[in-house]
Amino acid sequence: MGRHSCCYKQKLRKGLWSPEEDEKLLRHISQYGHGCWSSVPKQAGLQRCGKSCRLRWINYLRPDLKRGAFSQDEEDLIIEFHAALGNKWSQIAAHLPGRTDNEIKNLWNSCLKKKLRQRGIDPVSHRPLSEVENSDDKDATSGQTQDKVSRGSVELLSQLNPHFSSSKTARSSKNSNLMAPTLSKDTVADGFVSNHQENSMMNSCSSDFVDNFSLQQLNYSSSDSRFSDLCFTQTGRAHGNTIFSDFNSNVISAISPPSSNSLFPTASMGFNFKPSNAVPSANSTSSASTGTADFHNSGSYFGNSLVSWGLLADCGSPDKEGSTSIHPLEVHQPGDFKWAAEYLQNPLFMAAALQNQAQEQSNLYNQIKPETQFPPDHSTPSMWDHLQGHESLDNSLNTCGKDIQRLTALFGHN
DNA sequence: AAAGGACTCAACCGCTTTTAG
DNA sequence: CCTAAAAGCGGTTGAGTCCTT
Repeated sequence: MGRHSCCYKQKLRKGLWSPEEDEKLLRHISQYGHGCWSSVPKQAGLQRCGKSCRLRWINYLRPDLKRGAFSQDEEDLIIEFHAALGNKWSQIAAHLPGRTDNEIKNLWNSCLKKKLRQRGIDPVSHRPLSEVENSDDKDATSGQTQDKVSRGSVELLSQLNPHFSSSKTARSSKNSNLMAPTLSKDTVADGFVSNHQENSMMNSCSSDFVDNFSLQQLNYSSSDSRFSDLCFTQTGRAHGNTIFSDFNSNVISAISPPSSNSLFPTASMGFNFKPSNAVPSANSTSSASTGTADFHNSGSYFGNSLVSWGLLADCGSPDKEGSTSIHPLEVHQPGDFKWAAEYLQNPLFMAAALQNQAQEQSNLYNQIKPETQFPPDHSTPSMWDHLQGHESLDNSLNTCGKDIQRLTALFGHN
């Protein structure tokens, strides 16, 4: 491991973090937020570069991190998301609350790749190894090793939407050749979102379904960051054009029992990534300080129309009397929205909102589900099940509670 | 018990993208 | 619009641990 150039200049520490350093960083960020990372080490009294501090915070100190081994459920999700997104670790991590991109990347490289290979699946293309080997032979003769999945998907998306171009899939030339499933979520979103409106094939799915379903999913999604930016559209087998079924059926059959339900095999997924769901207002911070949770309407785009969806818990600082404090850390600095916004992702803050609306939504969900043509068998966990159950949320809450305890032990009560 | 290979995970590097001035 | 700084990301590495022989 080398040293950052800035570390050379300033003779900064590198390598593993000591508990003292952790405490300094944690204390500093909990008090002031990180603000500009490059100034954090100086302000916190650390002999580290800002980049190192940021990484330490993101990968280790963040209180909303889930620790411990990945569940089978999480592993399946990672595989599914990897099939759709490729090595977009941060994007995959965004859908696994409490997990970091680094953690997921390590798991993939050390474990999941191997598991897939053992099951005869190529971890790069998510196709049967025999098929990949054959295609490699053919490609070798033509001097090309282009990924069939992404190519096929891109072609299909191009058919559906003339605006869709494979050139949009590669974030950088460096990655484009290395990362086989180059179908980025953005491209998928582009293709699906516009097609939802433009393509008559897509219109075969009832507008009622789209409106109701998306609304329900989005309401759920706000409580589960994995789905916070997903919209679902129903294309799939009814049209014989399931974007992901080609490779995911292989993956899922290998990883999960035959009855397993995947999001992909029957329903294509339109990603709709709206960067930030909500930025807390100064007002919201003050209202949260009374110990209540405010809910602000935010919105998510479905197609080109803004779909209003509520349930964004707006949680700020704990109250000064310490009565109903649910926020482990205080937002001291007005305008440090970034800091506060990060904490809005914390499942803990979503819990109250979720509980309030869970019953209502599950009723609505039950009304909608039969129309969706999703497999009726939910005996095995899948992404779909996450929309119904909140086990992972509960886990996150447990983890969160432990983190709070940890922080409380560190700093005592305010 | 010791050696060494395999594995895991935290952290760094270098690059791209985003943001601010 | 341009540029520099900051942030973010994916790939890689090295140290520690575990497992096998």
